[in-house]
Amino acid sequence: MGKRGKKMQAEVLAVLRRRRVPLSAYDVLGELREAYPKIAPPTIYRALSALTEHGCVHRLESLNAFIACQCGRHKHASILSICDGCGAVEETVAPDLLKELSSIAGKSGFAPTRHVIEIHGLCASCGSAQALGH
Amino acid sequence: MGKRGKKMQAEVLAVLRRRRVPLSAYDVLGELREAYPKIAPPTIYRALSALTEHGCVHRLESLNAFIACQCGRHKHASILSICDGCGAVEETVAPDLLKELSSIAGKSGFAPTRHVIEIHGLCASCGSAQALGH
DNA sequence: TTGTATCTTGTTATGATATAACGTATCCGT
DNA sequence: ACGGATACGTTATATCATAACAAGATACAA
Repeated sequence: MGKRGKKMQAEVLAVLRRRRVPLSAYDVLGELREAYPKIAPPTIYRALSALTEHGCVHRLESLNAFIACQCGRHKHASILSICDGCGAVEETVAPDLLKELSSIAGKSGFAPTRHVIEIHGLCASCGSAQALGH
Repeated sequence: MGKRGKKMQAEVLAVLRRRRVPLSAYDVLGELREAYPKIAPPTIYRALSALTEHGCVHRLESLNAFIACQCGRHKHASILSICDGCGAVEETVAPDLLKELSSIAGKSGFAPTRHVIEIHGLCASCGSAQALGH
C-alpha cells in the first residue's frame, strides 16, 4: 500500500529531474511502475498538478508533457524554447517582456492570470546538424 | 492540390465561424454529424490541420481546441487572450513583441519556427461580473 | 471512353491523454 | 483513541488524436 503525503510528488519530481526532456504523465507512470506496480493515472496527475501549482514543474501545453523547472526560481512565468529535434527545453525568464504582453492583452480590459509562452524550433546543435545535411 | 478537399474544410470553417468560442475537434464533429451522419474524427482532423496550416484557424494548445482566425490577416503568429469565464478569445498581432521573443530565444543559437502565446484570464465583462460578487 | 494515377474521404481500430466517483488508509490535532 | 481532513488506490470512463487500409471521385492522357 501507499506512502503518504508529499512522497508521490517527490517521486514524480525525481523522475522529471532525472530525465531532462519533456515527459508525458504516462511516461512518468511507466517509470514509477517499477517501484509502485499498482500505481494508476490519477495518482500521477494529482502529483503533477500539485507540483505544477507549486512551480517545480512546468506543463508544456503544446506537447501535453511536463518538465522539471530548470531555474531555481519558482512561481514565475517562463518562456519555454522547445527543440523539435532533440526535445531539449530551455527556460528563460523575461519579466519585461511578460509585462509588455500583459499590457497588450490588458488593453481591452482583459485581466491575465496565466501566461503560456512556448517557442518551437531547433536548438543550436540540432540546427547545425540539419544545416550539414544530417 | 485537389479541389475536392476544400469542401470539408469549408464546412469545418463555417462551424468555427458560426460559434465564436473555441471548439474541440469533437464539438465540430458533433455539429457536422447533422449534415454528414457518417463523418468520423480523421476527416475533421484532416480539415482542421489544413485550415490551421493555411492560417484560417488557430489551435489553442492550452485548451486542445480550435477557433477561426478573427483578424483577416492569416499566416501570422498571434497572441491569444483566452477568457476562462466565458471562453471568448481575442486575437492580437504584435510583430515587435514577437521579434523580441525570437531574439530572446535565439540568444543561445535557438532557431524558432513556431510561437505559441496564450494568455488566460478574465475578459472585461467577466472580470467586472466577478468583482460584483456574481 | 477507358485506363490509370492521384487525392480525399470513409471506416475500423486503437493509441494517448485526462478525470469522475467512491472507498479506504493515513495523518494530525485534540 | 477519536474525528475530521486529505491523499491515495481502484475502477471506470471521458476526451483527444492518429494509424492503416478501403472505396469513391477527379483529371487527364491515350
